[in-house]
Amino acid sequence: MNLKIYNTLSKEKELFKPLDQKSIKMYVCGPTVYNFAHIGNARPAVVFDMLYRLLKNIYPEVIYVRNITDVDDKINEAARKLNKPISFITKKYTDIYHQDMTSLGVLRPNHEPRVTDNIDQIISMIQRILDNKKAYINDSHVLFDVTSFDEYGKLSNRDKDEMLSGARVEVADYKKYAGDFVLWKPSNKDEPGWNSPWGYGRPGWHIECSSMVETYLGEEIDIHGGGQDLIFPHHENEIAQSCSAHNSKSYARYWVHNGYLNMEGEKMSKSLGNIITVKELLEEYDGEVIRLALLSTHYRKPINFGKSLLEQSKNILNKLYKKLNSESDEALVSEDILIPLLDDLNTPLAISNLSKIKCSKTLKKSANFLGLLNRTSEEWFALNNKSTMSENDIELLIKQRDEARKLKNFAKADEIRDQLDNNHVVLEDVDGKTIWRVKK
RNA sequence: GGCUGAGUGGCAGAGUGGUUAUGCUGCGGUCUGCAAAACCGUUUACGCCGGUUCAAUUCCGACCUCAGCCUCCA
Repeated sequence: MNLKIYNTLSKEKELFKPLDQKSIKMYVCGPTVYNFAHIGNARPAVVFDMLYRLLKNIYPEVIYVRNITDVDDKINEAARKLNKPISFITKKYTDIYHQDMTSLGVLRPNHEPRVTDNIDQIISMIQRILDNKKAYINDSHVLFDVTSFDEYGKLSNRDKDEMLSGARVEVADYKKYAGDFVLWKPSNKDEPGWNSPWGYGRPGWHIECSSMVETYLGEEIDIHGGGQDLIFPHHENEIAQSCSAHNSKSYARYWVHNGYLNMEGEKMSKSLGNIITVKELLEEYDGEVIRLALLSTHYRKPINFGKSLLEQSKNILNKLYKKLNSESDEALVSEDILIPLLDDLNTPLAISNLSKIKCSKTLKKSANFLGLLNRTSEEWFALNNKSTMSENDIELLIKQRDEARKLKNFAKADEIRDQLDNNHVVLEDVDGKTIWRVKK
């Protein structure tokens, strides 16, 4: 099986050739845990979960690392407001993140390193960059010297000088060159920090990913993923740091980036007040509905998220669940699912092909591969039971209706149907028997 | 201003140099006491303008619109 994947580095769809056929190394930028995950945070998690599942299906081993950023100025601010240590914030939101992702059918990566557990490795890497004369110390900061790295701008297709002409932000005076970025910055006594050769301080934004890739995967990896917004500066800087620390040319062979998520056609932002958290969505929609919604657009395209997409996704799942009648998992994933996925993760095509599958077993197995149809049909339709009636009451009314029907008292029968319908119970008369289902 | 990406029928969304995507919704039909489910049907779409071509939604060029990035946002 050949996987083709779009590589941001070459701007082309490429045949995926692993460094080692036996063990694939993938790293994805994870969350900064200072708040509830919003639906935009969920997109990369779901997209790369899909890639992880696919790779696991092809290769004997996949080592998937997704970091947790638990040192950050936004975390500091949140902790300060509550007058609690940062660990209070980060622990809480890490747990919530895990719960949310589990609800979306996202598998846990093999490693989820935290920045605070890897400070020594980060300091070591910064020291090596300094030793290689690719960084400098100024005003208690350690800064990466962008002019020392010829390849800078290759990933994001930017020219160093052009970038600066468009810069809108004032350049900090401790920078030799406006494009230089911080590897280590000083902390005040009341701020979180660690002792280092350059004084009490904390890591800059980009270095933690470089360090964790090195620690958990090695100097060169197969796939590095994240949102398109990370291409610049985050991933560009990661490449510069890692290659400078290792004196190497290659860091990640395939750069994979997911597109943006808009809410009802608008950018999701605090100022517009249209940020929706995963937790809020889960109160109204099942995790599978949200997962299907996220996978219904190709991962590189912008996704227009909103109520109509969710409702449509729910309808699709309802129809698919109605087709499920087998409990057995003894089937293979359909080629109609695998082939689109192998072509740059074409999940929309794979999803629409689900409806072509006639065999219930194959449908279940194939949908499970996409992280969908994880329940039985009965479980699915019993979920979110909005009915206030007990099963006994429902059965009793059905019995009364059947008697009325036998007597051709259809007015009475329809009255009972309406009564049940008002309580979200739908009746179906099949083969002389009446079955009921909760309306979804 | 620079860079990147996107623009397909009511909606979502594949794909293709000439032949049906598919799904969801709506509508019509078969079925049904009525429904539901299931099945069948549903006027045919590719931002605009040129060019290449026997033929372009698909290739090339310009343009328009939208979104994003341009130093710490997935």
